[in-house]
Amino acid sequence: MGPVMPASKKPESSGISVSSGLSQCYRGSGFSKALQEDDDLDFSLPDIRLEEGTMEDEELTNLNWLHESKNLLKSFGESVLRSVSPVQDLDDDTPPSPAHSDMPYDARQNPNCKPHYSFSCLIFMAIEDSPTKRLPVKYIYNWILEHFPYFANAPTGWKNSVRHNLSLNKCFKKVDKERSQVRLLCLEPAYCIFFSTKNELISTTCPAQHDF
DNA sequence: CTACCTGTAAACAACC
DNA sequence: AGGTTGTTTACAGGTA
Repeated sequence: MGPVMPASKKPESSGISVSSGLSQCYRGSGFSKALQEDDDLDFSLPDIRLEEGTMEDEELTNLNWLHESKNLLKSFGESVLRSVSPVQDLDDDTPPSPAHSDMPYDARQNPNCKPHYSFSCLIFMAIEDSPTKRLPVKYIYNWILEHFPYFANAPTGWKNSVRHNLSLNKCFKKVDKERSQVRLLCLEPAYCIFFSTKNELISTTCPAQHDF
């Protein structure tokens, strides 16, 4: 897959729209095309722009674009999950998005078809889809397996890729065992999603828990 | 062509 | 001892 942060690299992009983030997130799946073609889809949110100069942290692992909307899945992800979930209601006659007509993917019909989402997107969706906005690694595995049966029969290397992404991408923050135990009622470290702004770690999903 | 992102593999350490 | 998790490095391929 190609670069995913072209907008942030452009000197004229002092702010980044949500749609740009989404288009980057789902570039490979054709969502960017959908966003461009489907005028009925409006994912733009007001006042979600980064201050000029906040993109200083342009590391290879910078995935700030994933978090320009704090409720990414709420605003659009539910339809995304519904479109890819094997547990999708069979009676759901919602017309497929243009993205699907362009690059169809149905986890139920094509369980052996590799999803066109990057591992970063898969991890992000898994964590965002959890009630506590954080998940232990094994639950991230399970979420991916549940929603993308392809990985059930895929070589085990995909788990390595998941762990690789969790370690490499700074926006995935590991919560230590004690805290995850207290707050998540689980006995293992969990990951939540962070993005950095001016060297500050800010949780977009659990603002009351900045003290990790 | 270059820079960058992504996927994959592998090695290694720590832990259970 | 073996499996899992976490980190790091390296490389190939694709895209702007």
